[in-house]
Amino acid sequence: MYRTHTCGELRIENAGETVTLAGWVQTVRKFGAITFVDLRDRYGITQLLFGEILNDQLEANPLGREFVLQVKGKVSERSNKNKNIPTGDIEIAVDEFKILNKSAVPPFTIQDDTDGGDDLRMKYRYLDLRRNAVKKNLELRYAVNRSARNYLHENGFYDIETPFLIKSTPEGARDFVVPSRMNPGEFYALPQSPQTFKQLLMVSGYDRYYQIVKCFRDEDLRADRQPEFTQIDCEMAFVEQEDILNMFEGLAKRIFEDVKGIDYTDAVERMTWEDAMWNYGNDKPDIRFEMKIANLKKPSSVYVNKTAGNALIDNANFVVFDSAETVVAIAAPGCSEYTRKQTDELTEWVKRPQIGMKGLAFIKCNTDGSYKSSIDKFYNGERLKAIADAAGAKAGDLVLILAGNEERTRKAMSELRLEMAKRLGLRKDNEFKLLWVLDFPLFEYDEEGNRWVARHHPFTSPKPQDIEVMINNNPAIEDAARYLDHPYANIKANAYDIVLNGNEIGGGSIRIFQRELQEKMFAALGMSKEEAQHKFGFLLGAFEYGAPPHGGIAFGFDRLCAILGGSESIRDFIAFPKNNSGRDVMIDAPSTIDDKQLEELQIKLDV
RNA sequence: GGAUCGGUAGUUCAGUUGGUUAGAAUGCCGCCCUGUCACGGCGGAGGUCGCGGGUUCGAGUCCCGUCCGGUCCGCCA
Repeated sequence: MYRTHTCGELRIENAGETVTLAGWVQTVRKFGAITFVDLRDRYGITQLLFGEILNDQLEANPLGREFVLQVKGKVSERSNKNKNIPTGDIEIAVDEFKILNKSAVPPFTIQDDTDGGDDLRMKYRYLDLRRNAVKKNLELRYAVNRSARNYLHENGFYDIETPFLIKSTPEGARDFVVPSRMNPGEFYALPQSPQTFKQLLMVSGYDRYYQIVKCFRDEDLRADRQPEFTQIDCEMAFVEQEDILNMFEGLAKRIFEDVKGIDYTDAVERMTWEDAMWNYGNDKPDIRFEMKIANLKKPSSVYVNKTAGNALIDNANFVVFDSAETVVAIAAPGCSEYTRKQTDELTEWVKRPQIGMKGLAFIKCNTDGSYKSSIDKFYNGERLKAIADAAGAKAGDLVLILAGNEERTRKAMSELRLEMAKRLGLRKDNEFKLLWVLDFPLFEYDEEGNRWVARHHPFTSPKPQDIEVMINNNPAIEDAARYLDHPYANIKANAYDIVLNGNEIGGGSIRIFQRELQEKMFAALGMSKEEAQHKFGFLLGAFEYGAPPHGGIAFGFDRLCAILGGSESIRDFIAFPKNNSGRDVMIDAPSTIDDKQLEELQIKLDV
């Protein structure tokens, strides 16, 4: 037995006991005849005291950082207690010690505030994982995992594994591909998600399924994207949207309760996709704060149901606003005192290439009731007031106005809204607000191919009232410029996204479960009958044998953990993540393979 | 595929219009220290300034190319 206790559990009550500990040397503090050593393991840190008697032995076998040490000694009350750590009242008066393994000097310090950069810590990930900060994240991840499993188990879900070596279907994201030695010239693909398998499980009658499962997508990465990532993947049969929403906001609430100790009793807000885009310029709005976007001009045909704003800026001979497709505003609370320098800085911010605006207009709503604006050459006080009122500005607020083409301007305003909220401290880490976004468009127009593509995926059902529209209309787009007039442009999907603090943490849909509708969908996406049969014949076949109505959802597990942990980066919550170029810099993967391996696979390289 | 920022000691960084021997902190090594816990004191070692080329009397610094890394756009059903 290497140890009787861990380095985190001994307390003053244990004083007098003889114990054996094993762990890593955190620090060595020498004081001539005595030496203090902090011994660390997963559970904590315990101070060791090496007295005069062991001095010679210690001189002969000096300890370094990260040495693996086993000690036997007596738990003693400290004369100087350390209030900062749970074991701070005691220390181990060491009688015997044994160096179980030496350590090279680590390339960075194993401390909460390490001196190592990201790159180096990735290369020595096994050392970085020793650090408290990273360990806490993995603990949180496990807590979320357990909470989800408990909830789903209690609600009758089965965890059923699905295969990783499946078939490539070039719809959607690029597949990772695995050559088959036994079937030369043929390839498996790694799943982008277990989508079709979970639907087949529904056909098989396993009406509540879940899996915490790896998914693979061979696309370019970002800080919050990994080529392999984890989903909480769920599917239910005999359900409607309402059933899914209830079940899985329950899951989210349970996770808040178990992991953060938050009793999330409020009803989860719901919003249509159109309202989200209209009011927030974004399909995953952060609703922890208001600052809704006000429209100052006649809405485009995308927002058929919206009217607001027409006359607010018209007839002023202001060419920037007159020539713009869209003019939108938000009110930044309490910012009317912004200096020239601050407003200039915001202008520069929106002019960055990532935002891409030409400029920024503003109206200061002074506390004395007057208005001061960068556009008061064109608009008198009364009109400025009308614009400010439309943006919901109060005295003391600053109205920010962007103008330009519809899509870009709304997107830019959405970014500006988030940026202002960040600057004003309105995006609090410890506040959590869930939101369902509903009624997405089923199709998106693809300019390149002049055709429809599925916004969610090709298995998503239209809203019941739109099924007729889909079946009775020809998907072909005659006039590319007027694609918005095509009946398909207005078909709504029976789909839903769950949004947490401005991040999409999950999404799903009610699925198509009838062969005819599924075939119509494949056809709408430009797939021939033969192609559909070749790629998805198994699913179409399954739908002929009594497929039940079903639907599901998948949560982005890594991102959910990151948000709950108050971090921007999902890498911090993955034990062995990959870098921006999809490389594992620790094991140096991907890498070339032997000629012999290539030969066996009958693959010739051309690089 | 594109844009942009970076690469200097083990590590994190500084380095002036191009001009002596490239600095700091931390880590590391040695000596001293019986109550530290970010211990302290004294001393020391440690550099192909990512790589290749160019301009120049002279390049860490300017130019071109290239490699690596970060961030973003495209992409991510």
